[in-house]
Amino acid sequence: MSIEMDIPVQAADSGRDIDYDELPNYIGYLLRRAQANVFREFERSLGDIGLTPGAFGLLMLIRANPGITQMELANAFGIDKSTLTPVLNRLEQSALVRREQLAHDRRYNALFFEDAQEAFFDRARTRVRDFEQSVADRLSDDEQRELVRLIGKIQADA
Amino acid sequence: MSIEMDIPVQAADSGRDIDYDELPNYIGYLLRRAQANVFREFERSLGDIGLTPGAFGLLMLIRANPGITQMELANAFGIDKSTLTPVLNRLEQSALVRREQLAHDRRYNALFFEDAQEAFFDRARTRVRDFEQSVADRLSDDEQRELVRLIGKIQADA
DNA sequence: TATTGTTATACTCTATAACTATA
DNA sequence: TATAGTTATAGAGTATAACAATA
Repeated sequence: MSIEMDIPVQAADSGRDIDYDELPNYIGYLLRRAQANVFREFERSLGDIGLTPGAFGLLMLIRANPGITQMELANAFGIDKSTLTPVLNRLEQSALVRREQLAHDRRYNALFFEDAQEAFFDRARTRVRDFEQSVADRLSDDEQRELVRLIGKIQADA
Repeated sequence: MSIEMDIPVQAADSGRDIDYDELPNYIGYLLRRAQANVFREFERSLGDIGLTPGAFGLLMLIRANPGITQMELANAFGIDKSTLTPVLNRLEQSALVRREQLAHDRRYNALFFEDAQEAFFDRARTRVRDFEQSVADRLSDDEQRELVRLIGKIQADA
């Protein structure tokens, strides 16, 4: 089982033939390379909107779930609550999101997407969709569904 | 198109139904989640050998390509030369790898796996293989091949 | 006591730019 | 001038542990 490796970017290769040993068969290695490449592309084509892939995803979740708390959001996104705090600080500073302490239990922050940013969000989402489309276009519809299914299947159950 | 999300680990969910909007359709999001999960599992089951997934991969490449230079290795692994330096420092401190300045062009470091560590490497590789197998076992052989093919296909050409 | 969220801290991974040495 | 490798620096992303506020 062998795959085509993508071409390095740093410098012209001197032409040495690299022996990749078992590495190309390792799922972890494949995922790291694929994720790094896709994120690099995302930043190259969307860097000017000022949102990282993670920040955009969080923003989308907050917008789709008005009043979601920080713990709920962290759990839904698969990160620790302490990882979430600084990202929310940035989103709040950019006036994209606001925190509202719940009156009936003031331990909780309810999170809201700022309606005034709807136009901005819409532009950003269009750009993200275009980007995703450009990636998805490398696969047929069937292949896209299959990839999503297979990636879902390798996730550990716990 | 919908997928099963994996269960959050942090705390029992209060049961709120999260609206994931378009997120589960985004390849970038899927790859991040999958990679984070697989790496977490790697560290949980292999943390005691003292090698991160990246460090193990580099070690495997050095061992398979005795005398490879740092630029060649960085290119082959898809990282910058400046990212490579500290990892090599750690591998050298652990006596797993040594640098040898080339006599005929002293700008280059040739990298060598330390033969004395063959037993250690063998144990580590067995553990990694077992781990990879446990992940791969979630898919049939056909599915494994298909996943590798599809991930390869979505990599940008440059 | 238990939970939410913040803070302090640390570590990995990543890169760019400036630097050293070598050619 | 150009290249290999190191260093300085920065930033994202991640986590654990301790903490304050609240319940």
